Amino acid sequence: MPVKSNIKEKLRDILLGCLQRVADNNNIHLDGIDFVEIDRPANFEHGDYATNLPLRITKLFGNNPMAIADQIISEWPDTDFLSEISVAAPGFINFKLEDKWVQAEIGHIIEDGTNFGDNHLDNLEKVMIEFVSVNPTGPVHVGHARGAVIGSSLANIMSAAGYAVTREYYINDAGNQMQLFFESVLARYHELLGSSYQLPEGGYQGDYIKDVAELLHAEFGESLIGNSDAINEMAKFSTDTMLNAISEDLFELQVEFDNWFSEKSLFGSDEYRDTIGELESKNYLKEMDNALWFVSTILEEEKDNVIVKSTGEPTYFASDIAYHRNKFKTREFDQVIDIWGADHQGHISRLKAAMRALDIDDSKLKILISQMVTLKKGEEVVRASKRTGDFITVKELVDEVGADACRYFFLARSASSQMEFDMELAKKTSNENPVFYIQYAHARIQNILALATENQIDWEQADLALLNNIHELNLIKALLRLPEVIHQVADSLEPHHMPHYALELASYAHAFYEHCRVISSDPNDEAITKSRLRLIQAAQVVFGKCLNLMGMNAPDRM
RNA sequence: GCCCCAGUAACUCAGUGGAUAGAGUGACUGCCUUCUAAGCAGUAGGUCGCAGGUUCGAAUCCUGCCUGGGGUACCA
Repeated sequence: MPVKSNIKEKLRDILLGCLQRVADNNNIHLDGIDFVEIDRPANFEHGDYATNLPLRITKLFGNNPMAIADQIISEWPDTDFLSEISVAAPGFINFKLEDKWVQAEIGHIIEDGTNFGDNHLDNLEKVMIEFVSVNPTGPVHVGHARGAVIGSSLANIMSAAGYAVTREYYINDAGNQMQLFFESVLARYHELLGSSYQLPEGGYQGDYIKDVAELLHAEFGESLIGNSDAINEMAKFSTDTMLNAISEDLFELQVEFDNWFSEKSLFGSDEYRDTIGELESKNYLKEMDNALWFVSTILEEEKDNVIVKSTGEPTYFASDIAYHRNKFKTREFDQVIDIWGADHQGHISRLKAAMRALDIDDSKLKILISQMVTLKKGEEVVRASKRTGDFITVKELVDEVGADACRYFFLARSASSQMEFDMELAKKTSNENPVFYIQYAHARIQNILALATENQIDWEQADLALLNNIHELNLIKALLRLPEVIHQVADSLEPHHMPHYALELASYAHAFYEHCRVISSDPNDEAITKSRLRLIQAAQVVFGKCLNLMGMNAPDRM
């Protein structure tokens, strides 16, 4: 089993123990001790890790922070991984890692291999991450790409963090947008055959509708004209065609799913009926103006919401309640993460209210909003609208910019910030992109390892204590942070920390490369050569893992 | 009107209660006879939107305001 070294966790455990002993000595009762934070100081002179704990408990202890800090470190047990524990004004405790311990960790990284950095939780939690879930009425466009990248990387990272993750795509294959889509396809189909058919009001106009119509013609010939019996087959064919296209485009972006869940299936089974029944029996429903309403105002919502329209059709909200009830009650997920576009933001609060109505703990439903992407081509802002057919698809974006750069850019920004994506800039400066900086570090390492193998150097046994200059130690310490970053991302649901970490790691790797010659022709350097090969083998493990978690390639040469 | 998100270097963005606010790009200076210069080393660049407040300490929390985006459907 991996779990060798989450340094922060180690420090936190020891710190909590010391804190408890100090509290006992002073007859102080500790209740909430969830405020123990271990940070990495900005200034390296303050050590490798630090805590502000003494500053935060002055009131509880009725003492000044420096005195508390002294008491805490006087309780510190013997540890092999620290070389120095010191108190600094106004009340920080700073920790320096022991070089010998740091050097020896290289062996653990190599031993763990692709499992390095994985966390293992005591209880295996079932987590569903639902993302993209674009209506199968058109291709995936740029706005969706951001959620797709965030969702897929978060899934990878949470999986590494020890959760049992299911990646799901919710297919909105019911409702009137689908009807509009079918009508639009039929209109193009008739047009193709020289027959007349009215394109419906607000119908879809993109060229891809014509493509579907042509495929429809290839499949069904002219048999659909005036044949209303064939509408179901036609609908299924059109939907499947779109879903295949969506799936293929997402695959190009390195986005895949474990499960595709059909909205329609909620109506085929009893899920929808049971959901309405449960809301009914708990008195959350009322009839008004021939429609059925969810009385969310009981749950402190601003307004009530229609569940079943006066036409008798369920609203999107209705099936979404049934869908989320299915996630929690039928499939028993411990945690459900939905990744939505900013235009669905207003839906959060009422869906959570619906969960409470069904006696589901709504804190287990986490909704991440991926903010708007403004797509630019130079100075020109590209508006995306499916209905007018004027949009940049994911496919176009990936073809132009490349999946790796695309993923990196979407991933590096926090989901809650709106962002600009300038395609011309991304293309033009692609050689200077951070993504290449990271991949280049990996490629350089691979190149040295390949050369060492070619030269038949055996670096299995090496004296790691030789790795004692600043560049070597910085690099190893950076490698050892991967488990912390994985933990941080899974905990905060903020995958953007991963690319930032990767960039910092690459910076240490390049500095090492520049200052530390690995393969030397001087026979006197044999020992350090082996040690450094050992180091970069560990680095290769971490770069590979990191890029893999982000869904990016780790090229051997560039 | 109300709700959500954002405003940090010339540009794109990190940092969300701690120590001297960071990175990439762009600008400027150096560095290739040795494992890839898609690199390294350095310089310049800041009223953290504005104004109050909270405390030992605020870019970070609270209040108000300004600016930009999104939402506020018997659309999804």
